[in-house]
Amino acid sequence: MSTAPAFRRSEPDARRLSLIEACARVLARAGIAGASVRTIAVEAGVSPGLVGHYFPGVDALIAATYGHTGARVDAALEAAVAAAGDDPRARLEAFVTASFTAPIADPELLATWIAFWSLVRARPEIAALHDEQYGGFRAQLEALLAAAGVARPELRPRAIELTALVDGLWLELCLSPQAFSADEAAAIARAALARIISPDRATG
Amino acid sequence: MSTAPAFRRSEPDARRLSLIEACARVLARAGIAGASVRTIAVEAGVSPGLVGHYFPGVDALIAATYGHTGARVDAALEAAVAAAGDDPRARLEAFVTASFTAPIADPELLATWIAFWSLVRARPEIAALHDEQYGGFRAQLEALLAAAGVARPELRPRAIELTALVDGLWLELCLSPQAFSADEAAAIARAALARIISPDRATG
DNA sequence: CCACTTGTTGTACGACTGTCCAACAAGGTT
DNA sequence: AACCTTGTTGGACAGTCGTACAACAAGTGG
Repeated sequence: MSTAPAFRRSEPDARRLSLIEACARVLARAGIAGASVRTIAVEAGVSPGLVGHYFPGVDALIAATYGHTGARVDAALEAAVAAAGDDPRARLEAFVTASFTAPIADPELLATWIAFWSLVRARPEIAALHDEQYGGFRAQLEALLAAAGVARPELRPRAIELTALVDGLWLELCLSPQAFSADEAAAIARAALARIISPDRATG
Repeated sequence: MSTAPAFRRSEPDARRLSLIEACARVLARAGIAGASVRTIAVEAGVSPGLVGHYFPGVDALIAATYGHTGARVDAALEAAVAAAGDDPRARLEAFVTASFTAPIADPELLATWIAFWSLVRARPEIAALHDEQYGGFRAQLEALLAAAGVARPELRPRAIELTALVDGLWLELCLSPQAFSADEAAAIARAALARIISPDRATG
């Protein structure tokens, strides 16, 4: 009678990814306060010591989780834009309203995101990740706005505006779901976009 | 030779306030992770045990700090509006741009605010405080928009929009100061406001 | 079947956490 | 001057934190 293996070995990359995903789940559930090495290890079904084997410290794991989560959000936005077809206006609306449907409109994702925000000031590497993430948002928005015929000097301020508006709506939608609905948030974003794209034919 | 007193007694309200202000400073400096009973006590120049004497637990102290900080922000906004005079448009602009000047445009205040956000999901009392705070923002904005002649059915969505826009701009301005300037943020908020108030005379 | 690499475990360590409470003393009253 | 209320201290307590590391074992090449 041979005993079952006490553990399975994994490909380093696969184990790394499973630790990152476990970290994301813990951040979503309990925020930064609950993201301890032991909690994350239990979530990943792994011994606490293994975290130190793949990451220099818990901060590095959290930074890696930011990168991974940011990439997932980027992918969701890109998919929404791609599904909208070729019309520049439709693509813009898709980008600007995607944050109010799954998988982005999720209080747990916001909890993860807030944890990252809370680290921006203290950890330079997280700050760099943040700058890159939001710079990417604005750059993508500038490209979509340009395709929709927005004048060159307007590109930058309008991209900043829409990024901030969507971020603010997403934040409040997830924090106070009863204050307004996801549909309301999407309608507000669309209305703001309409006012930006066609200033002389503004509509509610 | 008489020794100096080892400590001074304070009025309960004064000591309570000094603990709240120390808590706010710690949250600003180190975020929620650094807000321990001992750290706050040292910041207030007081023994650790005293915190438990004034608050049932550290959570209650943080909640009280949210209330106090929120009231300070409200006061700053109110002062900005009052200083703008009687013109409805000027009052709206003052409200909408006040977040990009001192004392609101402050990375340390944002750090405190992020700490509160991180507690909204877990602590119902913090969630209630948050709903009240942001409900107040929107109600004040609705009143200012109504005074500026915005149509009744537009009041709610435009108040939600402007609150979200200002919040998003403030967030990003404090997290990535090099991405855009406070003046730029104010100009963006003013332009959005202009598009809302006079949809047919939109300006950059 | 043995040897070797290395992913994995479990624990020990010092520092920190929140809560609690007996003892102390400051400041006012009698 | 003796007394009393109560703000305040400082440490005990059990628990958790991040890190480090020796020992173990899974899987592979021989």
